[in-house]
Amino acid sequence: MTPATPPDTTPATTATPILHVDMDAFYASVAVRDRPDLLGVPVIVGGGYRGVVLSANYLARHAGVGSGMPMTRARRLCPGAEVISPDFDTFTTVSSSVMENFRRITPLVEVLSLDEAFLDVRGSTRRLGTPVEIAERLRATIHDEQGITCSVGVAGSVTMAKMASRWAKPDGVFVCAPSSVTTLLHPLDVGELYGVGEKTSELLHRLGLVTIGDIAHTPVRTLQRAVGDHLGRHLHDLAWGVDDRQVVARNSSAFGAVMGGDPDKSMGASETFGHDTDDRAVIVRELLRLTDRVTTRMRVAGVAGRTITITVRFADFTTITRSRTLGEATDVTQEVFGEAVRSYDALGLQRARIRLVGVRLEGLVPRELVHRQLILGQREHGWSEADRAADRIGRRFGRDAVRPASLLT
DNA sequence: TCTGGGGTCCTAGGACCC
DNA sequence: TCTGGGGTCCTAGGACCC
Repeated sequence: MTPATPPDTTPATTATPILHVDMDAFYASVAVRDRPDLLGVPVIVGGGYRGVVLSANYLARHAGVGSGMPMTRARRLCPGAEVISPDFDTFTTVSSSVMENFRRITPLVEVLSLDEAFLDVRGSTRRLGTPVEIAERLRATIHDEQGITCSVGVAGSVTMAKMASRWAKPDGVFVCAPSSVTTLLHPLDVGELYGVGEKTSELLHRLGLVTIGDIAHTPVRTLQRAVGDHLGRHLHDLAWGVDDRQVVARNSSAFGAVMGGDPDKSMGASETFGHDTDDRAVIVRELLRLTDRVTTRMRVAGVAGRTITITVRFADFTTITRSRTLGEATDVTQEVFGEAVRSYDALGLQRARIRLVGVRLEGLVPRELVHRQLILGQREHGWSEADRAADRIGRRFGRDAVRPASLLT
C-alpha cells in the first residue's frame, strides 16, 4: 500500500497520491473553444439521425440534456441548443497533448478515455509538491494550453479519486482523505458507486439496499447471492473504502496500445442502419464493410483474431450475438467475412427487421505468432496477399482507393 | 421521443479431458 | 451400478464504462 512516510513530507501527502483528472464536458468544450459566437449558447455534440448525445455544455445540461440521451429527446428538451457534429480528429489531438502533459508529471498515467486519466503522483511529490498542488498546477496548464477546464479528484485509491472528481465538477479539485472515506460514501445512493449501473442499482433497491452504508452493513454472502460472487465481494470492499487496484501506465485500449501495456483483447465495428431492413443483400454488404474496416485496423495493429462474433440488433432493440472460433487466428478479410455471413445465415431469419449489425474479433494475438498451416490448394494465402496489396494502395491513395467489389456502388 | 459505437469483464451451461 | 471432482474451452448473454 502506501510507502513509509519520508521524514520531510507530511502524512497527507502520501495518503492521497492518486489523481483522477476528468475534462469538463470535453467534446462540447473543445467544439466551442474557438467559437466565441457560442458563448452563452447551449451546445450539444452529437447528431445524426438515430444518434445520441455525446457531450453537452453546462447550459444544455441545465435544460436536462445528458450524454447518452437520444438526440430527438435532447432537441425537444433544449430546442435553442446548437448541435455540433463530433470531430474526433480534433478531440484526439487535444487529448494527446493533455495526456503528454500528465506524463511530464509522472510516468504512471492510466488513460481511461479521450477525456480522463488516473495519475499516481507518489513519486513526484518531492519534485512538484503535494498532490493538491500538482492538481492545481495541472489544471492551470491545461487551461492555458488548451483553453478548456478540468476537474481533479485526489484520494488514496483509484475508486475514491474517480468519485472525488465527480464531486469536484465543474472546474475544481476535491480531496478525499482516507479518514473521511466512509463518512462521505455511506449516505450516498448505491448507484453512485463506480461499477453500479442502472440494473444493479434497481436490483439492490428492490432488496432494500438503498445507500452505500446499507451495502457496507450487509453480509458479503448475501450480496454475492444477489449480484454474483465477484461483484458482491467488490461492492462490499468498496463500501468500506477498500480498493487496492493500482494505477497501470497505459493508453486507452480504444486508441491502440502505443504506450505498451496490455494489448487489445478484441476489435470490432458495428453500425446502425438509417432505416431498419430485412434485405439480406443490404445486410451482407454491411457485414463486408464492417469486416473490411476491422481487419484493416487489425493488420495495421499487427494482430490476428481467432473468434469471430457477429451482433444483430432487431427493430425492437433485442440484440443477439453468434460466435465461431477458428482453428487458427486470422486477419484475412475474406475469411472473416465468410464466417460472419455463415453465422448470419445460420440464424435463418425470414422477414425480421434489423436495426444494427456488428462484427468483432476476439482472442487477438500478435500476427507473427500465427503459424498458418500450408494446405495445398488453399486460397487464403492469395486473399492475404490481396489484403496487403489493398492496404498499401490505401495508405498511398486513401482509404477509399481500394474497396471490395461489392462495395463499389 | 426512443435508445451510437468503442470496448472490458463476469456468469452460466455444456463439452471434453484427466 | 452410482451419478466424483476439477480444469479448460467454447458459446451466449448481460452489465458496465466513456
